[in-house]
Amino acid sequence: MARALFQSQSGTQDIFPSEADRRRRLVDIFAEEVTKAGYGQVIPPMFEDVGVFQRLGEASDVVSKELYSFVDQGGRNLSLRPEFTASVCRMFAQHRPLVPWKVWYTGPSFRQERPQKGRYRQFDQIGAEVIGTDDPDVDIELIAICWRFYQQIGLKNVSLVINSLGDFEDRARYLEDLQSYFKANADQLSEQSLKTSEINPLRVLDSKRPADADVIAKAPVLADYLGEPAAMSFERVKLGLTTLGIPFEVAPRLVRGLDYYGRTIFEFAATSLDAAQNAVGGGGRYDGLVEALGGGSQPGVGFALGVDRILLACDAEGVFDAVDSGPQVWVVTTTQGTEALEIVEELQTAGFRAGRSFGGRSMKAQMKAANRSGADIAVIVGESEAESGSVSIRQLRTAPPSGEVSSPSGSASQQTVIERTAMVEKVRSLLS
RNA sequence: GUGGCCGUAGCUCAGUUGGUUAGAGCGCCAGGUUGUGAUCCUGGAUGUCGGGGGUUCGAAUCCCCUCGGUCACCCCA
Repeated sequence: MARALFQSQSGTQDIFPSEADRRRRLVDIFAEEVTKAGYGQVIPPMFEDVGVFQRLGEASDVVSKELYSFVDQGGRNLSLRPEFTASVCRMFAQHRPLVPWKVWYTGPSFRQERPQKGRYRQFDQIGAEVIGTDDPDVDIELIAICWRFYQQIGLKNVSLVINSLGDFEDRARYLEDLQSYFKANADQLSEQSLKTSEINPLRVLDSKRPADADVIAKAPVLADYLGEPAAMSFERVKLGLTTLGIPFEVAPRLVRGLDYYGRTIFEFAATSLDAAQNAVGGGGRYDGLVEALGGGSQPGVGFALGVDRILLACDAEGVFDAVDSGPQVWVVTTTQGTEALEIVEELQTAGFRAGRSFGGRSMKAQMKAANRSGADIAVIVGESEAESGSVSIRQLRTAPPSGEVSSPSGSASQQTVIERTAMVEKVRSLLS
């Protein structure tokens, strides 16, 4: 056998039919939820001017080292999107739709980092954004959509944590104190965190290094710096979640990777997955991003859920299994005529999933294929059926009686000969 | 991006201190049944041992590089 000349690129996946079906169902369920909530789908391009994504914050790893950038033949500096939010905001700034603009999306995003299970260089996300209102009820609505979606697919072990990053001025005051705190305790910080503290002190807070744990635990808390508007907004979010019966935990040290967030942020973790890659969704408010892209002063809020990780979590919980979408009927013919073409067409037109073999294989080989296909019924046309205008209908789900002799008589309990014109009705009744 | 572990047939894996032509189970194909799927029996095809280079009389086995996977970190979905 020949050897494959190429293989898929690191961190990309080849997805086969049953898994692809499952993904499509997942997206369908999500689409249903967001549509009920009045969100319209948008399909932005997969690449943008690199500047669109640089607005996410030069200090974030997503921008500084994980961007898939390239120069096209026209000399344009482009990047594959690392997420959708920036593209959606660019889209808003360019077209200025009426606010509040409520949209959802699905598709692949790209990040150049070392792959491992649940973390890929090309990965699928589903998400939603609302641009044009700072009403915290929208934050609640978005979280509720996520929550309902997880429930719809049967995921149980999902925990929600929330925090408020405050408004820009709040955060500026906090960052100043935090930075000087880290500076004062530099000797107790890991080298890496010390470096991070100079670029973006917020992110030191979610360092997983044990060495940092103590310093982080005693660090000033953002909640103490919230101004009146941010604090009220956050209170409203907590009230709303409680009202809707959505369990949550306030995590004072929760921060998010991208620099644009402010006020409410939230994260969903699948507790049945290993901690390193257990984030199955997250989002929050970004009140400066649209403006940074020239869209005017418009607040925004949104979330993204990771399709790959949600499916991994489903596997861990044994929920949302792949469903069988194989053929219901298999057509077997040994004539050299056009019966297979006609019968398959007739069955498919009548709404059945119908398959057949190709290549003029023996009846035995075709019956094996029928069995393997998972079909419930085989429709058989040999010479005698072809001459008499009939078909043999054979039920496949039961084992054939031992010693059954091949015979066109149809005497066996699970095989009968009927007029071809009665085939569709017979198949329908057998399948119901 | 940094570090650890791993890579033998379509799949799961065996292969002794380097030693003839690299194996098993499952799966696949064909026949036993020239018109019939489970099971059973018989036979068959797989592979540059991830790729490249080196050491050696001789490499799946040892060394280097590289590609891919996986785990941890960084970070995130």
